[in-house]
Amino acid sequence: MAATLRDVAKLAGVSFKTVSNVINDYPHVRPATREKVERAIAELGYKPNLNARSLRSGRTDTVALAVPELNLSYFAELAGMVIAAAEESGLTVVVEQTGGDRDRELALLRSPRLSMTDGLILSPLGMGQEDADALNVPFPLVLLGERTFDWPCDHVTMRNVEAARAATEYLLASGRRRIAVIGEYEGEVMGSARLRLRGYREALAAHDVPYDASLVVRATLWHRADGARAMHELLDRDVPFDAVFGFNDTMALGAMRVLQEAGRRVPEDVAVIGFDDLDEAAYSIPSLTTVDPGREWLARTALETLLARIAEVGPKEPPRTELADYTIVERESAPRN
Amino acid sequence: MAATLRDVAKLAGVSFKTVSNVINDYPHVRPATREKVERAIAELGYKPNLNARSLRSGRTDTVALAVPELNLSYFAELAGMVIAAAEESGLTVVVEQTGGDRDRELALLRSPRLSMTDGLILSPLGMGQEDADALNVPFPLVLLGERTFDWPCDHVTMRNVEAARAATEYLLASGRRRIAVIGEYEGEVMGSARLRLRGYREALAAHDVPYDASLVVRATLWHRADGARAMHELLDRDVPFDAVFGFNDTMALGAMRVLQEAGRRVPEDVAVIGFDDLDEAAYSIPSLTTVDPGREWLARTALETLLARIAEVGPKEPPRTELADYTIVERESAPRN
DNA sequence: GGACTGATTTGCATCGTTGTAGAATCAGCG
DNA sequence: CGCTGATTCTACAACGATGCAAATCAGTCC
Repeated sequence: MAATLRDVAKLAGVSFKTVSNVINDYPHVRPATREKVERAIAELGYKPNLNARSLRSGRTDTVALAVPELNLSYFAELAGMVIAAAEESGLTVVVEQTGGDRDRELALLRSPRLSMTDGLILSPLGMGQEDADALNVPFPLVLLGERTFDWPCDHVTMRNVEAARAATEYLLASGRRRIAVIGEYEGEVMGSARLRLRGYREALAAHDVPYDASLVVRATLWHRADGARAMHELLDRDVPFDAVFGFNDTMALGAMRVLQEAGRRVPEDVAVIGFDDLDEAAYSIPSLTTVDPGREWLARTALETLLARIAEVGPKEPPRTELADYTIVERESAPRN
Repeated sequence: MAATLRDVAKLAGVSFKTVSNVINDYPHVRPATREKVERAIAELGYKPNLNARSLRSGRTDTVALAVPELNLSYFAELAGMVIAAAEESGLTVVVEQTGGDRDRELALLRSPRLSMTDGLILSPLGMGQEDADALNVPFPLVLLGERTFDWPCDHVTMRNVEAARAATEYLLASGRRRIAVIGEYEGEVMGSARLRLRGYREALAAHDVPYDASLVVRATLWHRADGARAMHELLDRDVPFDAVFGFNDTMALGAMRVLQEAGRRVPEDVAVIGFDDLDEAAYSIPSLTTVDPGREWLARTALETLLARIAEVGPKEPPRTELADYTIVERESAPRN
């Protein structure tokens, strides 16, 4: 069995409460006592039982992070950033995968597993505005990555509409007029797909380019294979297009692959722009022009916001919305002109 | 405050222990009582405090998973698989990143954070045989992904040597003779780099192809950029080569990118083979021939082995070694002939 | 020397749960 | 109607830590 406070106390010849005081840096401990206790701790290899500490103190120093799946590089990289930031604050992170499924997201919000954590950072995909009530939870909760409205919790998100509009305008500025879109998803109400589509349409409207629904291809999970499938579908439709806006990099890369197989040159025949600025976007052939939605900032800010909420005492502040700045990263798949 | 057993008990008009009995499916509870209690539970939205339960029972139903970083797709996908498998067993997973750093790996093994978990699955990169003692820990521990020898804990691993040998022989069989290698790393003693290099050399030896150190390029972290950098270095050396074996897919993809920039055609001038069978290997241009080391099996088996160890009572079984089967996935970057 | 003061140390209750053991209840039976 | 043995429920003591308040200690001052 692992050593406890009492074992250490016995060895050091003090009360177990004194050992606790030493561990918690209680100021009034005589140096000699402290040293004696520390020696005993070292000798027994004592480590505090964090479960017991949590039970007593109410703090677990653990947060939960729920993403659709780690299979998606965007979420994997995001999770990595959140975990790294948490580590800096001495926090542990439990990672949950929801599959982007509404029911699993809702189930997670009600799960007793969260009683092991101080709060949750949730990247919702399946939930819609009608689920706002479910977000009224008795623990700190931060939504990460979705722009929403009257939701009763903090959210840290990106400028989906503006960034998508900027991406589209970037393509328009380089002379493209038939811009296909991959990743539309009518199932969701206010998620990224809808918002990015809105940005796309705003850009078209601002430049008097007609919106053509036959250029819009649906994709739900935003995997690489979904991008490939969507591009096949687009090619099958046999409508002309000179650019593609993938709602994430992963799909854009899958689509680019299919485009090239079909003999279209990128960017000469078709310019391709993605969204996310994944690591690998810089290394594809051609490298992928994309939107950096400010991921690092998102990860850090989500954690900071959650920690602030956890530390909060007294009456609760109203929910906050934090918006990251985006930038367009120009690479080969869509040169500026 | 969240409801406790006592609150439920008061509402239901029974002792709090009876509520506990209901929750734990203790058989001798009258149906009427059970129903009364269940109604009270529902009314109060009672959820058990898992910390208290863990303190009392000694089980946390949480396991820790430590990987170098989620930034590396291989580990992200592996982590996703482990988490999904754990979810099926009702377990929560804490994810830690070690950066592949020996000190951080060792620190983790000594961390009190693990007292919140029932056991650890560790993907070590930095540790060497000299750290075997550190693996003698008082909790269930499974090493994932490294082939090691007399280490005092279970390990679930891949056939690094055989698979690397098979990959090399695949290239040899297709007529290549000057096969470069990316990812050698002399710093590690018995990790994947060394083992894959051994497989490579065995294959060369078996086919009377001389080993040429100038074809071997070092890379430590196995990121995409490391692969790109290694390929630049190789090109700078100005030695002839007709194939490249990347010790992981990520580097192979980074290297392939640089190769193509440099005007070498893949596979005509240079065949490329990777290792891991990442999702994206199927979608690069050209698609990447690679070795599937049996990842899904590795993830599931690592978890199963850990769970078996956790469930173990009485004297401990000797450490087990589980070996996954590999397969070579033929794609465009290195056709069979 | 004894009261007073502030610095150290300690004891006890408590967090919310489960295990053990025993008490209360009940049906069946002589 | 009391006895018996099974069923059902309850009381109490942990698990290992922390917070509070009280106890002890070492000096200081009169």
